[in-house]
Amino acid sequence: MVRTPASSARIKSAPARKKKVVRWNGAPGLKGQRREAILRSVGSVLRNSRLSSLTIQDIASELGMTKGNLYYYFKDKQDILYQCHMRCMELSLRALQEAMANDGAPSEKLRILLIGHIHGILDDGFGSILQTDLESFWPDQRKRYIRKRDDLERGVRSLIEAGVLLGEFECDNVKLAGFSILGAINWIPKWYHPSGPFSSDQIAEEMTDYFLRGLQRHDGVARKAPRERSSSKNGTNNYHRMLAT
Amino acid sequence: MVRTPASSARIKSAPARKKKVVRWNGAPGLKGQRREAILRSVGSVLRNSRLSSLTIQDIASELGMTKGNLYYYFKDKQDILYQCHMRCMELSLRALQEAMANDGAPSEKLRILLIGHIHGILDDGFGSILQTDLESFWPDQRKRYIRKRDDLERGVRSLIEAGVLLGEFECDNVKLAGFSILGAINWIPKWYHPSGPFSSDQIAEEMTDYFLRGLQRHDGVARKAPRERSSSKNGTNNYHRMLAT
DNA sequence: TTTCAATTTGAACCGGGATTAAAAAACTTT
DNA sequence: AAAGTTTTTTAATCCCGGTTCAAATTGAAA
Repeated sequence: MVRTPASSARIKSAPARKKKVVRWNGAPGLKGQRREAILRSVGSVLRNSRLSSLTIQDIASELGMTKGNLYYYFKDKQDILYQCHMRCMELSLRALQEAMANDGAPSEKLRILLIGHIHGILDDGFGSILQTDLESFWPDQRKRYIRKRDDLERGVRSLIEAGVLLGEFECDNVKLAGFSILGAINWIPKWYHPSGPFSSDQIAEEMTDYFLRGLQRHDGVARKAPRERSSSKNGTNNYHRMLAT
Repeated sequence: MVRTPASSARIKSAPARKKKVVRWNGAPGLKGQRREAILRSVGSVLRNSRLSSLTIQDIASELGMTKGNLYYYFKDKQDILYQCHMRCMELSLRALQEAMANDGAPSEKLRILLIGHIHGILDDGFGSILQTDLESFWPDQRKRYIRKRDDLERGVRSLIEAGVLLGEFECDNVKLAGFSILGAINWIPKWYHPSGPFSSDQIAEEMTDYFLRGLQRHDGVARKAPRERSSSKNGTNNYHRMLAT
């Protein structure tokens, strides 16, 4: 685990809470805020040092706190990982809602969903968490997570199907297409690095373009314009290294 | 780790080798064969019990041998994982060679490559190994592996580029398209199960179809018939129209 | 049968990392 | 300032899983 001396945002000690404030034992409130901060920092640790060998110690020292102190905020390690998974998934589900709210063609909705999904994964640093297994989750944790994940998958598939029904898309196997798209996205954190050649914007836009292109019906009818990119942040012509092999 | 009582092929003890036989300290030979058998069994363990928490003990008991005995054949655990990675990658590189040997259009070559790649990952059980990190590798192991992996990635990209130059493909960002395709494939072992609804054949064929469809030029010109498999490796005669970009 | 090398066993070793619990510190309230 | 609660530290503890090693076993050759 790479020690990043400057990156740690060293959280101030949480003052003892005021009494009298109505609060269920949950998210907001001082302790809850602290929890969120810790989770964010896990994202941060994962960001600039990819790996599955993430130790409690790493998280603690990123925050300038002690190993044991983490156990005041979380039951155990898998709880932390689980929360990260959920945060990440909720970002994606928000993108799904946003997509569904839009009144455009299925392709437009799907575009919104996928771009939001990718940004959620890359920009909040929780992306790398996707590599970890669900094995270690408690049954009800896994169940809760799976449910949300299935919502997302179903959302993608239903948009593809809608496009097929409207004649906008053409797709032999909706389920496999969905797996392809989501798998490709889940894999991004394996190679993405913030200081790498691709911005998360570019990745989101261009990969989504590719995914959608594979769905468009290919009889030449009703093809949409190549669609205007927002700010021409396309990475210049990338014809570096083209060995004909 | 799921104990699979019947699945273990319990290897016979390797008899002491005959002397006088010329042999470098490497692959074939009795010890070498034993090594291969062990690696195959790792694949088998991974197959019917997905996870990253693969222990030496698991591997040993799958083979009906002892923990310690494994260290007679391999230096350490990461060596075993490394070898699995290499076996898996070599299958894919074989698909690359096969693809390059074929004299068809880039799309046909790419199809051969991707289908072979997917089969290599799913059918030999090494696929799940892809989820593990390369972190734990020794530097030269990592270097050797990365080199091969880069060969594969370059192979994919060069085929896409060739298709673009020949006017068969159209692709905004070759590198991101390549990442999309390979990422989607690497992710398959996360959801694939041999007894699931999809055969590896079906996955290979239909996902590859989808990947290629996203690359076909979409101006309605020179579109190929919905694709006839195998024979008719046309495409060798359209050398006009070299779109730049 | 004896001998020697190859193989296997089984127990012990060992370190690292998660987890816990008790005490200390910090902060609030009265 | 005293009391009480929340937060943090510190120092064990615990346990798992990789690794080592000497001894036992096996098999081949002489």
